[in-house]
Amino acid sequence: MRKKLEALIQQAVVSLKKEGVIAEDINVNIALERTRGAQHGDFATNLAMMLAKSAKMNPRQLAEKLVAALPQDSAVTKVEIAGPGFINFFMDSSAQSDIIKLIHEHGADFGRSQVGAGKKIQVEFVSANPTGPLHVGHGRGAAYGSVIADLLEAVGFTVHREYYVNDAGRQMDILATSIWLRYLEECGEPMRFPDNGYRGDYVGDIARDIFRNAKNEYRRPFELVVEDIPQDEAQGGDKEAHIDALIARAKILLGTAGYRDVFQAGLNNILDDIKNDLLEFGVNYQEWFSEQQLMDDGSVEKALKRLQASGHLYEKDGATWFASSTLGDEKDRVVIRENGQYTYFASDIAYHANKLDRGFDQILDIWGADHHGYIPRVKAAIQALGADASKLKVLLVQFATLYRGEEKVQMSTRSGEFVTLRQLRDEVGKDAARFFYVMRRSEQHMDFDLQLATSKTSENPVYYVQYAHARVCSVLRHLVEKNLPRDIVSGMNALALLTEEHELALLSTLERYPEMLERAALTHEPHQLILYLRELANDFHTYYNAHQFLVDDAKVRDARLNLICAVKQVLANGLQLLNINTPESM
RNA sequence: GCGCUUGUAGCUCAGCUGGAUAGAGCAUCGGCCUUCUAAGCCGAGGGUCGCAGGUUCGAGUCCUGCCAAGCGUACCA
Repeated sequence: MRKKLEALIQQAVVSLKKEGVIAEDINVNIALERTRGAQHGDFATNLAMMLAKSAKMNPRQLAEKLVAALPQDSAVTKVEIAGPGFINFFMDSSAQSDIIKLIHEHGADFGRSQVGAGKKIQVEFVSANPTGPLHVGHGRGAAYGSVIADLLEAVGFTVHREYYVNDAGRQMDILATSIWLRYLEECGEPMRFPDNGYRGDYVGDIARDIFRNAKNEYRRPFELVVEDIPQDEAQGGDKEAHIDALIARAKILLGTAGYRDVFQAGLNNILDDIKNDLLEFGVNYQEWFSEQQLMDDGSVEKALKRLQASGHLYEKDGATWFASSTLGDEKDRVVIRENGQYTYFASDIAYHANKLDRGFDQILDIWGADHHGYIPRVKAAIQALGADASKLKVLLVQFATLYRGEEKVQMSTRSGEFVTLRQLRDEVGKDAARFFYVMRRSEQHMDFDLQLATSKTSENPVYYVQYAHARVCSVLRHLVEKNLPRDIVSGMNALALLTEEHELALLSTLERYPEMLERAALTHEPHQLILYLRELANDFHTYYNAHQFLVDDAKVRDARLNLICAVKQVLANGLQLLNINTPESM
């Protein structure tokens, strides 16, 4: 209906251009918006005000000319000029009720479109280091990313969901060493745990696992472990130097194979846990991409060679630098350290080179907002690799500040004091957790009150939407119980009987679904979908309270049933995109 | 210091490419269950849209300055 109206206005503009009222060369961008209140009709455009200046007319005069030039159409019942020069359109309600037929026809596909035209888009999200279980901060990125991906797919993009596994690097070594030390403890070795080690219970769990399978195979005397090792922080030394020395010692004492065993046990265990966690949270991936793989197959080296060849690398102070400052970054960045090791950024360059090589039309990275300073250098890398910086879009998800009632919850992965995603799911359930996370704009700082979210009973807004769906199902059950017949076709022929205010409001909300979906997807704003569903549910609940559906008049009854079934369908379609259940009863 | 993000009702947040009287939930107060589930509905109160300028027919929205909060500013990941 919107598109139809836009076309009509376009025709009016063209004819005014021919008459010379509007200059030929003016680019007319028709802004047609839905009105907020019924007194302004169904649609309104500010076109006359936009063009008034260039046409050298006052807006109301121009509006009159536009209206006069507008072709007749049966769907438009009235056109009004209002306020400073708005043109308001009143649409025929029988034309509006056609949306019910459309929804019935398309079913689960209603709202889906092809604006993405099959373009390949990669969405990388969560990508938390496999050094421990996911916590509630990762949950927001997981929910947000998976809904973005599903939305993009719904509007016609070919979506590749990916998790970048940081299975190389120092943090993983710290984890492996932490596990080994806990293992020594399990063996009965007297042991001092480093200040900078991973302290979570899961570290001990993995250590016990290893001990159960391998017994004392990896046991070494603790005196040898700490022999000539620099002092830890609590002992008056430097914790970083201490842990690095422990890592080096672990590699020596265990040998390459032994160290790899412990390392792999930790990685596999935690990665399996993360995969399982996300699966249960309704998050699916097409690919788990290993950083170590990039190291092993020479991709990092190759990527740096490409930068070298295009003249973006230089040596200074014994390190190799990427001249990112020539491409918009604040300063240049080290890619190979003085000690010959690649920086994290080096493998990230390789990773993005790999993404580019795979031929995605668009690359979407979803990061925690604390990484925002990283964007310019990655964009610089993209350009240095010969691609357009706009190929990459980075979406930031603000970290949620956790509260338990009034009290702020402090979190630190290292100390092991954090609320895990799994704990949250156990407490509030998948549906409420997903709904809560996606409800807010992602770049908005969010106060996440666990007490509120875990209160199963009341104000979880997800129930409100689900309840609307369940209520429709309940009405349909009653229909059967009362042995009332239902004739869908007859109902479709009687849609003109839907003239109540609440019914018209529902029709207009239903009609908005496809354009809302498109916008939510293209602007990467899943909260728009949530807002919409709450509105639709509200319209329905209001209608439910005001009118009986199972009335004696069969035609009215069938028409109303078709309407509420359309509501049920759209609620289901929306909830499905959010990967939230659609209960038939509550 | 510089950069990014944010500042809207008591609280948590919406506000579509600048548009008509700034909205919702929660909380508070007052109504509605012999009718298809009251996890619902109806109503009331509550706002200098951080502050000050500017742009224009028109600014919560755009520009500038200031204030405040969070994050970032590594040869860590």
